[in-house]
Amino acid sequence: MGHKRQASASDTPPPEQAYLQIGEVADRTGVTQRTLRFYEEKGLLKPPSRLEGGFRLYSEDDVRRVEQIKQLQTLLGFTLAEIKEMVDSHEVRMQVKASYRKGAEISERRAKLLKAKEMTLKQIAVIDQKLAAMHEMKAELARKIDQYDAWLQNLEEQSRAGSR
Amino acid sequence: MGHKRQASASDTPPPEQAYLQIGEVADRTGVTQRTLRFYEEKGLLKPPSRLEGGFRLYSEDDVRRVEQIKQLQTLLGFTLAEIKEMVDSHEVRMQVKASYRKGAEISERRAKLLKAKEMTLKQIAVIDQKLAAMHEMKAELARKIDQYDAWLQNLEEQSRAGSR
DNA sequence: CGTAACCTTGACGTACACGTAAAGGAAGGG
DNA sequence: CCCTTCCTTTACGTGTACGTCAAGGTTACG
Repeated sequence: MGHKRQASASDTPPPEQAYLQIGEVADRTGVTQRTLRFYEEKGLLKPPSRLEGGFRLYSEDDVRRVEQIKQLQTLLGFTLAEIKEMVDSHEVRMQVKASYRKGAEISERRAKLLKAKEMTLKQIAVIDQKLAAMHEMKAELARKIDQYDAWLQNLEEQSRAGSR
Repeated sequence: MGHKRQASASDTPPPEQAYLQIGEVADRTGVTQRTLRFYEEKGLLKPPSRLEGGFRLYSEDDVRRVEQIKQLQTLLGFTLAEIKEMVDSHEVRMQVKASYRKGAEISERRAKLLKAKEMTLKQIAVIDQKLAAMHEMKAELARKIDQYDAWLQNLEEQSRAGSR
């Protein structure tokens, strides 16, 4: 049996920046390895670092990104293309952070930040819309439940009348 | 120009149970005619009544159904197969109503009603789950906004310091 | 009765989001 | 060193939800 994860068991435990191979990430996020490679292909995940053998090494940040992508998909119903847009504007954020003390022009950074903020505000607006619609739906369903209960009540009375 | 909708203009206005042709339904619901036929094929819409020529005649109930289907799709992310399940249990409701004074056994009607109620409760549970997740997401996005604002603030100060 | 607008049933095509082999290289235990 | 497990890329397949013709019938106005 070839254990390999948890690298070298009790050999190099101390710093070990908690890098994860694709299988681990798949297990932890619930998506398949194929999906992770697919997201990378589509530009939703930045190409991760690699082991010499060519094995992908993911960070905890990557894991969070995958989870965020799933949320945007299943909760808000965005397509991967739309999610890529958002992810890209998030990337901008990181770039801004990276070039923090570099010579990059301030106005450019400001513009990128403003765009990122705008995207986020849009997402919030979408959420608010969905929240409102879902509350309405819930109310309708609740009315339906009441209706069912009334009918069930009706049946009860009928059966009592029948057995009397 | 061949107007045809609004049947016979000012010829037969009074009772006319407001039956709609497929084009009207498409316009009012925002889905295409193809989609309506597709839903019918898939059992999401009951085969509507027909004009002698074979033209489909939809009721207002059908329109409401289409709208409900779209909601379940886009808001809650159900597949058409899942929606069919729900729709079927809704059909049960109508059957129950129809067989109200017919000889159908009471216990059977009760069972169907209970199943319909159960399905509706499940849908409510799904909504509650989604609502919670979406509130969390919104909170995260709000934190992101704060972060962006802080950075923007920072840039302001930097530029003021630079011009001083 | 022509003709324009609307409809009918096929049947094939498409975009999205992956699934599923196939063939082979790399890592580590025994 | 071998064998198992995990990974790699390449490539074709699949399910969902429709879109898009094509060929032709129906309805109503002029």
